[in-house]
Amino acid sequence: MNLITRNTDYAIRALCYIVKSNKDIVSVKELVEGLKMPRPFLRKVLQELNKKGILRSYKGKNGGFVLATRPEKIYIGKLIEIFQGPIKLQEHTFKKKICPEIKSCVLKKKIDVMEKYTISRLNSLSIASLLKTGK
Amino acid sequence: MNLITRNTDYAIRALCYIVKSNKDIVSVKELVEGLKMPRPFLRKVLQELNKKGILRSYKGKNGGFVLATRPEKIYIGKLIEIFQGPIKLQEHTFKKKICPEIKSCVLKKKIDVMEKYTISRLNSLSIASLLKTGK
DNA sequence: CATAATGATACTGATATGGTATCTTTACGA
DNA sequence: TCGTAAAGATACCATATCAGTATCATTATG
Repeated sequence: MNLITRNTDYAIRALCYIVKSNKDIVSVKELVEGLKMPRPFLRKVLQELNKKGILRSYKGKNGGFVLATRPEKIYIGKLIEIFQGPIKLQEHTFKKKICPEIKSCVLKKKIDVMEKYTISRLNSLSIASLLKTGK
Repeated sequence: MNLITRNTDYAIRALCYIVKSNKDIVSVKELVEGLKMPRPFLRKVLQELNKKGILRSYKGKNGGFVLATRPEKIYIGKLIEIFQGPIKLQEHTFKKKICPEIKSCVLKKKIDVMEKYTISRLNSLSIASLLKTGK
């Protein structure tokens, strides 16, 4: 099981790189070189971050990406949502096969508790705090 | 994301059913009728529970399955492990692509905390407690 | 206006999950 | 003792998701 998939992970790393670079604008080219990740995949990730207002993109020559949100306000939980949809530890809600047993409801409740805990932790963890602690 | 996959879920429901049935021995036939799940899949699940010592199987006419472990000692965490392998919220450890950034390590540590919490909760939740609370 | 950048989108391959099919083995009971 | 009803073992298939590629359109700079 993976709470964080590859594209979310790339997004996090790219954002950290951009923050640390202290540049006006960062191109995909530079990110690929600096982070050693597959270019087309990273491009998709960055495009998505642009659409969602985390980054701002500039087209054309000398174009690239700029942070559109302060790093203290970019939460890992938010990034996971962008790339993986709402955070949840159980998909039961969507499945037709709903267990009619009492037991299932109890289990669901128990997992809900873990889920809430996990979500609240992820939603209070920002890009900035990752960088700060790492220093 | 799903902490609990279908086969684990079936296992939990089957075990609950067996406990509640209060019978000497329960056949797949009865379980299929009682729980409305696909027979061949359920059989695989039960076979696995037998191999792992959670159930004891009896072959031949009037055969079936019997609990081999007390319901207070059957933990959801254990069942997840049987059907899905070690519980983890990140697979990083196995992937070649290890992020050399400090950031990644910090993130990993943060997720480790959530992981430990989740595991400890799952390992203290038993079939018996599911049934008890449900009453 | 050529070029270097991003935007958009369709496609591919690998893996995991959920489920089926089939054949073998075992033991009860008429 | 032998037919049958049970579980054991195993190989197979369908689908979804994840990871990644390829390609063409658009835009802005110099």
